[in-house]
Amino acid sequence: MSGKASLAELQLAIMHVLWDREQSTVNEVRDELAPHRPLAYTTVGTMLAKMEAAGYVTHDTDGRVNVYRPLLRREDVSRSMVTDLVDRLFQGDVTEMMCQLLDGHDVTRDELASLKKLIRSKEKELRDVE
Amino acid sequence: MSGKASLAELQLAIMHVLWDREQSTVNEVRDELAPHRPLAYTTVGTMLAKMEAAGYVTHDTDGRVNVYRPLLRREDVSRSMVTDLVDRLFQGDVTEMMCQLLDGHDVTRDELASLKKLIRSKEKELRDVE
DNA sequence: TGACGTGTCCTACCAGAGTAGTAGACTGCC
DNA sequence: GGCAGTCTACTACTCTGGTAGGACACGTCA
Repeated sequence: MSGKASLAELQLAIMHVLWDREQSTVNEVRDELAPHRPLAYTTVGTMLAKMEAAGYVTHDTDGRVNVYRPLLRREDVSRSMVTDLVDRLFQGDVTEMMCQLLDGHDVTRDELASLKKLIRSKEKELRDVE
Repeated sequence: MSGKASLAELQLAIMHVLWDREQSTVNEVRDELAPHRPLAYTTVGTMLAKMEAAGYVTHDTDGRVNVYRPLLRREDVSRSMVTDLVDRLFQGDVTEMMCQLLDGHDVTRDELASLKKLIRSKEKELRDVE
């Protein structure tokens, strides 16, 4: 049911690693994070354990190392976090959010083009439904 | 720049009250929040004090009551929080975010129309610049 | 066979958000 | 003059996220 899956900073970064690699050991996660965010091995391990307790990930044991897998789906987390922000910032008004997105950033011509395409296909979808 | 103004849940709700009313006493904020979120008077007062310490709001004293005013601008907070989420969720890819918004919500025909208008004006803007 | 490296687990600690109780100052009314 | 109500200031506590140290287990290799 969409779930109130609002992940914090580091948790989200870890999930990204897991989503990209499908599964990872603590060390793999740590290495992946290291360039932007050097962390102690134990920090990553602890976080992963907390995330497992929260039901975000699970693990199997391969020999004596833990191999973690994501339990949440990328799209679900994205959707719920985006929805959450739209609600909190714009009382659920998606158009307002779009305005903010377009006004607050340098959007290229190409991006605008692909957005138009997106909207057109969305319109088509709406038409087909009825 | 842009400031790392990422406000938490309650803080944002309080800012909304302050933005809407321009300025408010503790009691006014509390009353405004009450329907969705009944809180003790002292809770709101404490939060406002913390937010003042963080530089989000300021206050004047009217007689013996504190009248709080927002120091952050609504648009700045929106922009920085939206940017933040786009970065964290989609590595800064605004188009990806748009997809998520359009796919994850029921968008009406009218909304699509106003979005198209928005995009057109944005294109015009781009053209005018060069 | 014992030192070393690598891994997990447990524990601890700090910061910030959120929540609220209590104390003390002040106002106003009977 | 004293009591009730209102307001601020201070204090405290709980949760969660983030960070990491230390103890302990185990495989390996000189």
